[in-house]
Amino acid sequence: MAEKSSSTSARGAYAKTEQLRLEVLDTALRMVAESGFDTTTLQGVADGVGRSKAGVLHHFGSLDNLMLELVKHRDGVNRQTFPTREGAEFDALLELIAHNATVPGLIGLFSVVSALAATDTTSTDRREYFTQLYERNRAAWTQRIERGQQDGLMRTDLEPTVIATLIIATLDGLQTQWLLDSDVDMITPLKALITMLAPAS
Amino acid sequence: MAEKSSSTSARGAYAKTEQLRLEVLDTALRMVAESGFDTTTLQGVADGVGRSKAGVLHHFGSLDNLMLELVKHRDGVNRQTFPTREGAEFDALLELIAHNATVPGLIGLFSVVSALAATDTTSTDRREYFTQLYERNRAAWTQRIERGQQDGLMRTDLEPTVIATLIIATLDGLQTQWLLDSDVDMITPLKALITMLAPAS
Amino acid sequence: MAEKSSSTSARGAYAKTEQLRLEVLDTALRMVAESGFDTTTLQGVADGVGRSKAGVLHHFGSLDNLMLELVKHRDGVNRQTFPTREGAEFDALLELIAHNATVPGLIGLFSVVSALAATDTTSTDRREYFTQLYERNRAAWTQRIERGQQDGLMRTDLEPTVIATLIIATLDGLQTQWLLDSDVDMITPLKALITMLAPAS
Amino acid sequence: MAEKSSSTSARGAYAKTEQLRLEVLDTALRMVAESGFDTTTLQGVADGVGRSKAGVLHHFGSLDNLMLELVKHRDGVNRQTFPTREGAEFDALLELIAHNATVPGLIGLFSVVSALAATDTTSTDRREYFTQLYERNRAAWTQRIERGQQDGLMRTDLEPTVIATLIIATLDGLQTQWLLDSDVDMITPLKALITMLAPAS
DNA sequence: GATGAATGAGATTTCATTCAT
DNA sequence: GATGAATGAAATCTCATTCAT
Repeated sequence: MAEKSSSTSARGAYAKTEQLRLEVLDTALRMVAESGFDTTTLQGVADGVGRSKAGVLHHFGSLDNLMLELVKHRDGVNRQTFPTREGAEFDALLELIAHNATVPGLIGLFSVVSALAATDTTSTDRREYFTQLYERNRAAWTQRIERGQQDGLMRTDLEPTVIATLIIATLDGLQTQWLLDSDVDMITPLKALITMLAPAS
Repeated sequence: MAEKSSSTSARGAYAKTEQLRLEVLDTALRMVAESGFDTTTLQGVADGVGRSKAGVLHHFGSLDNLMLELVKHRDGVNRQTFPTREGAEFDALLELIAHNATVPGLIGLFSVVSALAATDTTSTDRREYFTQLYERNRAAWTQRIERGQQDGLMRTDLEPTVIATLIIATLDGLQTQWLLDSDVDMITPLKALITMLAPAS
Repeated sequence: MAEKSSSTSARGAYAKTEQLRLEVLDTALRMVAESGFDTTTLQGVADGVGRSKAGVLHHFGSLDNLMLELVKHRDGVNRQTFPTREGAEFDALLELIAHNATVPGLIGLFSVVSALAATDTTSTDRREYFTQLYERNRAAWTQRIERGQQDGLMRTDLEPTVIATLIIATLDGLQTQWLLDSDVDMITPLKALITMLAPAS
Repeated sequence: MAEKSSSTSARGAYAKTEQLRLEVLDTALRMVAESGFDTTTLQGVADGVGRSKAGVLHHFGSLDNLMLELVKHRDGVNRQTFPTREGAEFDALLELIAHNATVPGLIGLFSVVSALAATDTTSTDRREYFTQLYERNRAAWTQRIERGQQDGLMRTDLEPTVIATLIIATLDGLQTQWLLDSDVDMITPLKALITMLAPAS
């Protein structure tokens, strides 16, 4: 129950369900990537997997939730593909952002869903997920920064939390600009930030 | 003719039109701020200004466009309220972000509309507006950075464009985090960035 | 399956559907009768049955079609209530027209919808229904006239088809006049026609 | 003032107005004839005469009224073209119906507008026009029948008013059938009626 | 008189979601 | 689990009409 879709639970009917879930997520992602978030409809997704709308909703509850699940799912995949490497966090960061640049649809989806979540005054589900996701990310980066400062790899005149917040903000902000104009280079500014974070002398 | 709604063009029917446009924008903004982007409906806005849906659409074409116009409008207002002050750009920046922290609805609207624009593969209007907005902003900041470097107020080991991109990214990214959790402090990280941009010695 | 709504097919969801359809038709008819064809709106009908406009449209496709269905439905009802009685066709005819005089709304609806259908050069549905309805009616009356002539109950110097066309025309025309002025007597002229159709001597 | 458009008032601006009115009526009739009553829009008519919608309305008040004026206008034209010829009324009638068969658009328009008028419970204008038109027609035919009976040209066992009503009803009814199916012959049934109206001999 | 802008009324389409099978 | 039917919410479009110039 900890993780719904991971590991080994591939027996009988469950396998089929899981397979359908993945198929739906794949299809939805492709559609968002190809034609945008707005134009991706439940009917379209249902058609794409050869099921009825009700069939899809049976597994995801609502379209909004499907989109959220999609974000969660890809987050899980990313986490596995780009595990944090102690002492080489910045390299991992650059790799992640280079990877992201190959999946604009996904980045776009993330930015829309998180923006919608952030402005959503009612439904807590969506909002809470993102709030906690960012909290976790900030905590994780704060830890890394602390270690970096202790190891003399990073300037020490700034609070670790502050730097963590800054790094995450930069990441998001660069992707926003890149989504609007893929000519915008994300790597160089990110490297610039890393440079500035190096110890003083 | 340069500016549609500014200054003196308030004759006859146009005066009323302009007044209605502003009223609609105000109402829509209030609603987005109060209940979120998703839950703001055309009917609601129309009711809010005591007009029919068609009446509102006559002036804005579509709800999506109304939202875009709202963003544009507030951008214009902001530009007037926080004019760039030569040599004190960073102060103006801090003021702007402090001001933004008082209007979460507006920031949220901006982030949703720009995210939707960025993922919208069809309709060019919306997308183009944001692409150009960011382009202009980058160009403006690039100039300021250049001047700052020439005046010895800023480190010179990084390209002005790169710094410009970085500053804008940071701004956007900080707001994203703040929208999700208003406890997140935007000022300190921004100051940290400014600190790091100071000349080496 | 021969008839959609008759007899026994009242299982599950379909029972409800059929009931709603009838409720809508009833409501629409009442409205047309009370305030005329022009002023009967989809919203009004929807409100009348406590449903949304879309709910009503789901069952009828369009308001125009609802009106057509209404005409069809009443035609079916009439056919059952006033079955043709062999050898007493003229009596049945007089009864029918006497009955019609009690439901001006329905007669008015018929005349408007058929007139619109007749002038509608595009949509075939509506037009075709009326074309065939009249064709069927002419055929039925032609047969009756033939029999009447064979039985020596009717003058034989005129073609049965011609008489059939004439009878139907008279019926429609009398109703037109009566709709505009309910003082106009439909019965006497109709009886006059019947008199003239009697055998010569 | 007795007649708005007749006679000689063709001085200056009035001439222009009158010309425009006729142009509008012509255009509207052509459109109704070509694509039906439903699909004829004010915009279409305005475009057809190269004027604005408001321009057209200035002269006709409303689209409904324009249609009514069209019917009136054509009635006036017909009255001039087919004046009643004493003693040859039935010949004139046959000629009129033969003529009508060449202008289906006009007949269709008449039937729609009169049907709408008849079902219109509010606006008196339209309704009243038709009520009076039919009253006048019945009165005129009643007179003719009376004379015919006195002259021994017509059977005397039926009331003149009843026959008048019957003739007009037949005319309308035949046109209804013919509009739906132009193969329907209007002449023969009408002749049949005339035959039946002949004196017993 | 004539026009374009403003406006409302209404129909229809598009969707997501719920319900009954 | 899965589906089609039912349904409502909302956007949008089409018109006629009114208003201000």
